[in-house]
Amino acid sequence: MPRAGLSPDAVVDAAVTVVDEAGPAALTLAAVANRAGVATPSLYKHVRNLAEVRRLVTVRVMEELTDRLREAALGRSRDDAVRALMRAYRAYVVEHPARYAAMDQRPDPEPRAAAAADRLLGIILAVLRGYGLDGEDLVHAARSLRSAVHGFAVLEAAGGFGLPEDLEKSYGLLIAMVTGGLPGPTA
Amino acid sequence: MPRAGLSPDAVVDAAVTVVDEAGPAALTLAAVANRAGVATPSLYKHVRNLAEVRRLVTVRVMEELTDRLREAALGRSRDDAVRALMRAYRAYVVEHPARYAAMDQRPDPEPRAAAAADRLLGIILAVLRGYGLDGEDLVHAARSLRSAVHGFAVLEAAGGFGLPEDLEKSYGLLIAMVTGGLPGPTA
DNA sequence: CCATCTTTGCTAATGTTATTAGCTGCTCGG
DNA sequence: CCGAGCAGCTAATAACATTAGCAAAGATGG
Repeated sequence: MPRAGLSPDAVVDAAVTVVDEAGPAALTLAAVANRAGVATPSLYKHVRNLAEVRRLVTVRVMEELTDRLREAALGRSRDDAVRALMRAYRAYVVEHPARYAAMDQRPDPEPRAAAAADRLLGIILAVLRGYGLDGEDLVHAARSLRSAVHGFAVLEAAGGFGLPEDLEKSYGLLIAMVTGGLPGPTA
Repeated sequence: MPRAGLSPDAVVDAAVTVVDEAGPAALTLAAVANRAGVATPSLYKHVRNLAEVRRLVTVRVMEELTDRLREAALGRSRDDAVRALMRAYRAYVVEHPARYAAMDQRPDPEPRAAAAADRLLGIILAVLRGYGLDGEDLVHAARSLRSAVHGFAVLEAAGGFGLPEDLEKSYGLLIAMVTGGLPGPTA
């Protein structure tokens, strides 16, 4: 039998495709194996188990998101940077709602996962430091920003907002709330 | 054999207990049946399937949350009401993190579920109408409030915030962001 | 108080999935 | 060209959801 030339990355590729096409609940090893053109047990040569596939998908999403946010924030600062960050975040979620929903928010002690989460958080912290925030205030600001952005993302990705109109405007208000609550130029 | 005297409500009670004790992922019919002191297939006399159990748990959580929010907002208005609402929301999540995480945000066409979601949303809308908001502005404000509150709730319930200190203060900042973005007394 | 009818709970059986064990034949380094 | 290791396979086990069909508990009507 010709080898399929699988690799951990290829398994994650297949997993992400399954999620995109059929939603996070459809992420089973059977579905991934099928997508990869391989029998289910063969996956175990490349990943430890289903939990690891989920973890790797989360890492993948975090990395993609990190790249988008880094690019969006580049060359901007303060409210301008926050706006760009928040819009880039939502743009990613709108493009890949299922993928975002498949991301596990639970802190994962596994090194790769922890590092990916740190890098993602790092972008947010860097932007917020542009307001002169540090120490405890920086933590509070980062948590608030994450909450707003993630809350909207989860609700939108889950179709939790009844009326599909003006989501753009709703998000604009949320952005204004966040920037309005961060230290102003006079503070 | 003596009958167990089960009922749909009793099944949901068992399901909620399972979730509280072992997390949303542990919500299986086997676990619920075990908790209820009954064989797994017996549950099908009271609920259609696992999906319905999940739906009923969601409805239960929404109802509990609705009661809390209604009570919190009673006799208050504007920023005072929003603060009370947001604090009551978080208090519930802190008390029952797994239960909150088990709640499905996906809009459910099933009448009971839709009604529960409507009642919950109704409280938020009522509070926001106190700002003189209506029509489209009301929708934007409600979405922003929901995003903030739900985002913080999800992250906290999932243990997504690294440092467990000052969560109270972080939430205070988020509350300030929300109230600051709603029409002020002069608007 | 008995006969019956409905309902509730049970056991048995099927299908899906995750996971492990053990086999076989590519494929590459020597 | 050859052996070692690795990738993929089939077979087997266990947990779970779900369905079918049986049996007894409890209500109901005479």
